[in-house]
Amino acid sequence: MSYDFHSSPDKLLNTLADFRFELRRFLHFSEAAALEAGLQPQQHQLLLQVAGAPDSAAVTIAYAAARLEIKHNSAVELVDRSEREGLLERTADPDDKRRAILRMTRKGRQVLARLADDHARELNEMAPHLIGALERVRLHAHRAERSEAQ
Amino acid sequence: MSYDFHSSPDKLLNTLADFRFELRRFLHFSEAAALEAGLQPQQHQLLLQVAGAPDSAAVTIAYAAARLEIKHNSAVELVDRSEREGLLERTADPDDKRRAILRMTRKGRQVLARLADDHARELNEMAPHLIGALERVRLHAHRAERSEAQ
DNA sequence: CGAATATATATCGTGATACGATATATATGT
DNA sequence: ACATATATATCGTATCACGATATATATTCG
Repeated sequence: MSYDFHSSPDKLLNTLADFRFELRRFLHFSEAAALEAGLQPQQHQLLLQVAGAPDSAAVTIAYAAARLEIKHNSAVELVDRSEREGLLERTADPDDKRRAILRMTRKGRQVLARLADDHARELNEMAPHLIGALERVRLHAHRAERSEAQ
Repeated sequence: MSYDFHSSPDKLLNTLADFRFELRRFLHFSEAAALEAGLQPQQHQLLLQVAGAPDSAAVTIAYAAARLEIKHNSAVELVDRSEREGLLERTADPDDKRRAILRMTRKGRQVLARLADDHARELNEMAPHLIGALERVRLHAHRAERSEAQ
């Protein structure tokens, strides 16, 4: 039951640490960009998932919660705050009156469009680092996988 | 000064949304794994950066803050909580008595080793999705870059 | 049909965490 | 030695996610 079998635990930790560092650099950039644009970071994520949903999706509270990987009640609160600031609106779903359909306001769309451009540019630069760090993790991961498989 | 020049804003939003969804899936896995192992998610990240630091690094509060992209005082508090739970220790740096050197405890190393294995395995599965989403962003990013360059 | 159950959203109290402002101790430069 | 810089620490505040719970609407099925 030991976890000492894979060949280089120190290197795995170092590689994972580097990957998380790269990830945090991106997330920190994103959080700072959102705040600078006048949004809380989670509001930015909410708007992105609402505006970036495929046409086929019913963009409800539950949809937002699923895409943000948060609980329904957390999504309700996030929508409350965002609606209060005029970033999006709830409209009742005529087909199912339990549901609240989320729609962007003009203001929400404008703020988001600018953030999206900034993020695309930043990701264009950071992607190689992120991908590289990920691929280095995979080399170690592959070893761990094999040693664990009985 | 408009942001309407790049060729497909809707697709960019959709692509960015998918990338952030994949990212959140990984982060949610990581948070849940940490909590299940008895750590707060940020404590896990602290331990990872301490244990995964290169030998050449002086692992101080400032180092941790830099690697986690948080402010020094936030790192102090995170170390306080983690030390209280016996996951790591502060030891005074004899060369510079202002500094606190962070060292893992046996308990900290054990918990982290297990989490590292779990993460390596999970990343081995998620990496293709993350990389794919990132590369799709880059296609759009490239267009945005060109249209913005005067 | 109508009662039981399921689903979608909402409310409230709590806890973890990051931050700014500030404080203290130690180093460094002149 | 003194002024300034650096490293860590403390405190009050705000945000956010959560569990537990509540309410309204849909669905199931006896």
